[in-house]
Amino acid sequence: MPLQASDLRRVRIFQEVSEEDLHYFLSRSILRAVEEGEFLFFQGDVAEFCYVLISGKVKLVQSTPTGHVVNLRVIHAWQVFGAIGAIKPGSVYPVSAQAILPSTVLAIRSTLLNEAMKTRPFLCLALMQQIAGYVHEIQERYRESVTERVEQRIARILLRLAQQTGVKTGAGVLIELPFSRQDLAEMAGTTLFTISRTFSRWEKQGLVVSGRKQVILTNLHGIVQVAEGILGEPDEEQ
Amino acid sequence: MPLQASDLRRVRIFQEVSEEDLHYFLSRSILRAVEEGEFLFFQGDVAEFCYVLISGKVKLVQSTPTGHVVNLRVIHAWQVFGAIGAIKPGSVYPVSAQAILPSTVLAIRSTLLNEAMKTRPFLCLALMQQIAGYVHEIQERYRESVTERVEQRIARILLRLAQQTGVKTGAGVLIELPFSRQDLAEMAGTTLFTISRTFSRWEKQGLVVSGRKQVILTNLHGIVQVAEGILGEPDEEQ
DNA sequence: CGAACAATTGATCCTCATCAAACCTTGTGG
DNA sequence: CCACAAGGTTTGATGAGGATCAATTGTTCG
Repeated sequence: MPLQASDLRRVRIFQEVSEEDLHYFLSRSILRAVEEGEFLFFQGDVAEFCYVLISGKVKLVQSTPTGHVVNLRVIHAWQVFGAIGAIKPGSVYPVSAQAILPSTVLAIRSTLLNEAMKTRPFLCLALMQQIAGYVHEIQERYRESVTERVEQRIARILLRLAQQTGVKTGAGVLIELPFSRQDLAEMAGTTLFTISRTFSRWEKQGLVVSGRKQVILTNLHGIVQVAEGILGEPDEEQ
Repeated sequence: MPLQASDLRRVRIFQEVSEEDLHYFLSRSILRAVEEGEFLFFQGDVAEFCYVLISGKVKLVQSTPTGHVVNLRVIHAWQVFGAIGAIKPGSVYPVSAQAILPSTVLAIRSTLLNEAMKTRPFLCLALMQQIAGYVHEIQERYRESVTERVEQRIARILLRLAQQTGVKTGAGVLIELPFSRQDLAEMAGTTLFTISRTFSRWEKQGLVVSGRKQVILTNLHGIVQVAEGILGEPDEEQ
């Protein structure tokens, strides 16, 4: 089915926009399908477009010269990403965007949004609020990466994912994104080996059931305790 | 001397504001002096004011329940900080602000700025650009904290400081802020011991001259190489 | 069924935090 | 002017947490 203007109401920054503006944006934007693994843009590219994710999942990553990859954010449906060009025309994306599922996106020309914001303060404020929320999250993650041990950070990542896309099942909260150990490692700032080991341990403790590319949190409260550092090192067990 | 409206032109987000707006802001704001070590606000406080630093230096830090302190940012004169309340009325500061020198600040009521932005898109856009720049920096630091070793991160911190407040002298670039080893450790996400050790090593290698609460970068190029990971571990030297 | 990929597990090593102790400044009061 | 205190700094010894590498074991798909 084609994308309706009314669908765009699900996008937070478009909630207060006029009906005709909505049509305006929609008529001038490009609906684009991307395959799993495909990149929408690379860090360093000029930010000609900003995007609304319509369906699927996208991750924002940074990669270093040495080959390390850091996952900064996972984008869910109806979220905006890559808006840096709309904020400051001519700037470049600070991250790369890669689809982790077959996805569709609405590509809005940055200049279009930028112009629109110049005469629609509420649009501008709405985007700023989004960014502020993101600042908050990345600050937290920075602090965690510096002060907390890996185990805690993994727990926090799981909790965030559960909150964002968790599905309650009989056995617990299921995180059903296609996240390999590698993906999780990139989110927590560790290696897939450590993720694997940690999951093995947690599985013995009855905190999670981990399968291929999915995880079920069977004891949410326990995970929270790990995240808080209360359930630290299980010196002796069994 | 009293603060002139024209002085506020040095604040980036006020560059394009009308003269009368400037007077409006100034007349309704409070000029406040704080001593070294004094806090302007704590994380978790309701963000009733946002601030412009007029003179001195302020640091933004987060502290954890376990007592770890993370330094997120150092504020220099004419920079805005604590603007979260202007973006979203009623929200709380995500960080604490502490003066690291005797300072004076202009406290602007958040609601005042928020209202102003609703009718002055350029003001809104200017603030958003500031925030975007900050997002960029914190993302970089996050990536660094996850992928790079301490030595590199310390080098990067020094380079940032040099760029922000470095003074060229005969011997090299002087960073003259009153930064103890503890402060630097909080910025780089390490301990004062490691900072001390690193400086000792660098001093032997002729990269820096470190004194009490100050550093001179005598070989900027060398520091850059360390930051890039090129000048890694000097296995054998001499 | 085999190929390709994901996950596990073990052995090893290295970086860095931690704790303890000594050392060096700067300022204060006799 | 010296003595002493207080805070910043250095250095050493030690250990723990994870990264790294290699080898093995599932799992999915053509």
